[in-house]
Amino acid sequence: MPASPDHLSVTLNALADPTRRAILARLSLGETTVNDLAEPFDMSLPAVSKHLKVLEKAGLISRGREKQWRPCRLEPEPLKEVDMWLAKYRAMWEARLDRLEAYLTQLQAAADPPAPPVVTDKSDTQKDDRT
Amino acid sequence: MPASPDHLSVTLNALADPTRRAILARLSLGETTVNDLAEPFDMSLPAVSKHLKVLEKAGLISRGREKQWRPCRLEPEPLKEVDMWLAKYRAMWEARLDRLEAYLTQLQAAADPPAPPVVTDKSDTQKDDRT
DNA sequence: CGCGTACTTAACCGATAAGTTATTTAACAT
DNA sequence: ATGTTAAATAACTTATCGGTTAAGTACGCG
Repeated sequence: MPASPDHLSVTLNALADPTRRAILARLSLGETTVNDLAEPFDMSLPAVSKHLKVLEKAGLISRGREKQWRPCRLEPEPLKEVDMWLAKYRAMWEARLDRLEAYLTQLQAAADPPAPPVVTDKSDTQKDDRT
Repeated sequence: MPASPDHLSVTLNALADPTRRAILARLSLGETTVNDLAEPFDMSLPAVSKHLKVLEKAGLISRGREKQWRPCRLEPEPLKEVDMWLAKYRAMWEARLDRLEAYLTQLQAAADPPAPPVVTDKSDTQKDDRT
């Protein structure tokens, strides 16, 4: 027993493949069949079937039963989990962008000779965060 | 040549491992050394070094040089990419939650004929507004 | 210099992943 | 019954992953 990995890892792993993300993108337009999903890809049907199984195990899709077709449907729940994980870091890339913006503003000010010396407030652009 | 995979796949793959996510979480508290990063894990130093290389190739960390140490720093840019990809689906899970809420409300109303529906809103904890 | 510390690289190994072709199951149509 | 279409499963190949131990590199110091 390989000690079942956490759900988030399973989800991220499922998403870490362009084919599978393309499948999800296609499914975001609506339910469809396996053959229909497979059509745009340059690979065999069983290969697509395997990708679908990976997505299904991650809970990213579900499969119904209608006549001889097994329509796939997008299940966005796990994406929400990913988003919640990401949220913990969102402030960071935003902060970094803010710093970049401040830096650019400062450059702009420096390149503008007659203006008053806009105090280059370094305490606001350099936040060395060591606890 | 395995035809270099897209950056988003590389990033998601790097994130699809609990050890690597733990390393990022640690780095979100501040820069630190490899030995320090490795300390909490029950694996050899080279194993951690490999994980760091995966994270570095995804652009999720950068490494400096200070004396004999190679401090690692979190680089949140790629996380922003993930967020941007996720954004395309955000409306979906929110819509689905809305439907669930409506369904629950309806159940509540049906089960409770005379009283006003005392909505037990468990799903009101998300206030997510990025573009 | 030589030695220790910090870390990386090399070589290897078992497990898993991603693809293939061939076979099988399931549901319908004739 | 037989055949057809839709899809899954089996069996196999090859490559990558995640870990190991052992050796190598880079730096600081006495």
